[in-house]
Amino acid sequence: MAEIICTVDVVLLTLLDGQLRVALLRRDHEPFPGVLALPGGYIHPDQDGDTQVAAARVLLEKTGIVSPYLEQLATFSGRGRDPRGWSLSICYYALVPTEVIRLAGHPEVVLVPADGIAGLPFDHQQIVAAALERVRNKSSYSSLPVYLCGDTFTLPQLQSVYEALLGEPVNKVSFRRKIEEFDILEPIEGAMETGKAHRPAQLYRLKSRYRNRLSLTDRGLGTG
Amino acid sequence: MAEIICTVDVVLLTLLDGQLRVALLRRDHEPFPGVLALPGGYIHPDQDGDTQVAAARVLLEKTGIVSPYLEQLATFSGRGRDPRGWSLSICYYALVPTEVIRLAGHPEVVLVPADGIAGLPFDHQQIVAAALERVRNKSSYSSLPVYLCGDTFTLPQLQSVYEALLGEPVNKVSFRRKIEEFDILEPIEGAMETGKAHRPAQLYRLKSRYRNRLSLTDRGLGTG
DNA sequence: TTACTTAGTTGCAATATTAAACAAAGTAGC
DNA sequence: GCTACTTTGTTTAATATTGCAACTAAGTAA
Repeated sequence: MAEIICTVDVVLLTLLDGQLRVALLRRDHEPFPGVLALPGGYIHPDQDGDTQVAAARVLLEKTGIVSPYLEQLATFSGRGRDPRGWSLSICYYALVPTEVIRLAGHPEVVLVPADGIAGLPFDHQQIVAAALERVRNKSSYSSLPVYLCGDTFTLPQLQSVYEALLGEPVNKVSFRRKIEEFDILEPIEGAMETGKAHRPAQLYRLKSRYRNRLSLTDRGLGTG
Repeated sequence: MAEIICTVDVVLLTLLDGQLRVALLRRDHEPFPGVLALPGGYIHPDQDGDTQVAAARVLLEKTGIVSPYLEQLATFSGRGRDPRGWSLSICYYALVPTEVIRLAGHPEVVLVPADGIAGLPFDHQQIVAAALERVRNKSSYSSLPVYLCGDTFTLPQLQSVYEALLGEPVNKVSFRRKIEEFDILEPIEGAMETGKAHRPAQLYRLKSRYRNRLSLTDRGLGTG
């Protein structure tokens, strides 16, 4: 019986210049050496507890990042996707603020606009498309986008993150109502966004029970 | 490097006596011979185009069923789940009307109530739980439950399927409005449900473009 | 023929969502 | 220091959606 190649791949997403971007790396091995691709690698049964751990390990090794949000996306498989043979990749996606990528100190990480991405090896384009669909879909009913913000942020900032993801303006009152009912944010006592020539905005952060969690319920934070 | 055991498992769901049930089979091999478990099996890279095809094949071989709806659920993995070693199972779920199971002619298929299921080997209990969560969640906004109905059905019948899945009564008017806006059903000209001591109900069927599809968009039929 | 039961529709009340207007709180320019 | 300007955050009004209850329709049973 033929061998099955078992790998994990991670779609690491971030928001830069109001644009959703995917973190890519130049491959240093065959196949497709030198080509930009998703961070990925073989599962190591001897060291990985499961594929989620494998994905976190691969992400850390290749980008230096530990993402609080890392969720399984889907498994892609088949004969055609890898020239080495019948393969299978359990794919995950992660959301982090851009600072996290910058501070991870891996300058070889390239942030490519997620929409209209092309030229990726294997079936990475499909994988990215699936991740985008999932993230945008979840953004329409959950608190997922907070993972693209830093530790503290204002509601207008968070709103603009939602708008960037959904690609359309969202109603201010409805937005605030929704966030309120998710009940995941708390205002930081007395902390305001300063320096702007207008009324300062309240700074918020995730409530403590939602911070630093490594993998959450399938429906994301909040009530979903 | 240790070997990875690659399998597929299928959570085949149906509605019997107003109860959601899972199709199980007694295992005939080690490990857990004689124990009721999900239909599953090894991926055959030489004959399976991908894992979806493998799942369809396994389902057909073990139950005689070809399910129009077969969707990837998630991949379960790790060292602990299979006594033979580090394993990984790409899991799918399928919905069929009970007649399809009966007509498939595999009397060894056992239909066990899905809620409170226990005593399953491997991590099959978690897999079933994940499938139930997915199906119930999707039922709340999509047309997924139509796959539990036969070729033709009345709106009150479909409504009771939704109610069985969601575990609560649904408003008749809202239900009909929602189905209308999915725009996936058509009344069968002049065909009524007869024999009952009350006004006969109109029979409906899926519009042709939604029939016999083997795998659909991630969000199910209709607008979702 | 009358009673009964469920199918399917209609109108209205309750609720939720969106839009518009307003008040609050800062900086910038003169 | 006063005025203009800008964005935050809230309040109020308009609109849309949902859910209930009543009603009509169409069959069988007695």
